[in-house]
Amino acid sequence: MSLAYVILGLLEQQPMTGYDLKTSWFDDAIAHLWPADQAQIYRTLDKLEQQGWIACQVEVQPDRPNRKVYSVTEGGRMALQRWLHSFQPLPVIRDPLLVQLHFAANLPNADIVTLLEQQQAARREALAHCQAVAKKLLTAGSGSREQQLRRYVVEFAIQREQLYLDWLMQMIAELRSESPSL
Amino acid sequence: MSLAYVILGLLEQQPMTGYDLKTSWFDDAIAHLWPADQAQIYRTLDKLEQQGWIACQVEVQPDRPNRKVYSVTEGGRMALQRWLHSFQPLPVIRDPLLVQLHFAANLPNADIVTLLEQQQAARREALAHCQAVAKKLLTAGSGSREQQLRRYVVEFAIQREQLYLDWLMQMIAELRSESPSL
DNA sequence: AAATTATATATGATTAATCATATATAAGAT
DNA sequence: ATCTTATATATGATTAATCATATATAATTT
Repeated sequence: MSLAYVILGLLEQQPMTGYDLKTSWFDDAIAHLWPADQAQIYRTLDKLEQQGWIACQVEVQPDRPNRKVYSVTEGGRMALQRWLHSFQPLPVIRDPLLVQLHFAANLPNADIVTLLEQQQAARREALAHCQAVAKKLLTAGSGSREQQLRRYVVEFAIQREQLYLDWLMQMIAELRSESPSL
Repeated sequence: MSLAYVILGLLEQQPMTGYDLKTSWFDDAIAHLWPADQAQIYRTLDKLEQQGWIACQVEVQPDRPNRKVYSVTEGGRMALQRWLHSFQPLPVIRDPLLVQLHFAANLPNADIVTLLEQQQAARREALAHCQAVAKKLLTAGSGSREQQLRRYVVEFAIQREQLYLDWLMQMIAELRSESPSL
């Protein structure tokens, strides 16, 4: 489960609570890499603690629920290093739009174009999000190795969205140019 | 669940058994679109039958387990058409390699390059598979609308793999050109 | 005054996908 | 002679992810 390692990586930079992880990382700078739900974050923190890879220090708060600040243990650091050296299988991409197109032969072109334009809109948003993350990484300055690697990663995410958008545009043009009776 | 619609789409072309679906489609011409496990196929067939979207005709076989040949019902056909017109959310891509790179700052370049080369090998295989599917689509001839749409889809899958490979190559070159002490 | 947002953690339920294994037999390969 | 492959379906178990909801209070917005 890579989520566990994302969390280890984030906690290694700075000890944090589940709430912090969610609101300041998974909702934002990490969302393009590994989106995660609040429930899953807390459950993964539990598992990591049970494994001894993170430890928690409770900060008592009078009014609010206590903050459980987690930090990576020595065992956790080792586990993360091991994982960072291990081969990871290619993610499988299951894209419903591609399935729709594969079976779309008896839809009129106009209907297919509608589908494509809806995806286009969604993809533009996704691209914008990636670009926002990239921009933050650039303005954050410091050409550190860390930053550099992260830039490559976001840059790839941007290229991936761009490729999708290019392809959508081309298909739309193609379908529009065909006899509209189709 | 899109798998249900993939199955509807395949059965609409030709009534088939779960076994046929697996061996002649999901293992091959559909694998790049929506890989599916045998267990999941049979369970989805059960669900589709309960919903009344497919119906099964049992062909009794003396030696082997009986063949349950499924075909799409009128209700199923309508459900598929509805789905083919519905907006589908963008698939989320969770790519462990990108996570590794994001947190790889304290690995030596050589180690990162090793990771990248392993992915390169796996991606080359994935590309080869897509190309094989594309080739079959082309040699199958007949510039039918159906074929044309499927070609666009595989073509995109190929471009996606190609983009990944290009990016990997570039990163490898970049990391190799840096001071090897890193 | 009432509703929402922010802070913080937790659990129950469900879905989609994967892995393993079971049953049963015939044909083909080592 | 034994092992594997092909044909065919079925079920149990587990994982990863998502959705909903619960608790509790303060501050802010409408």
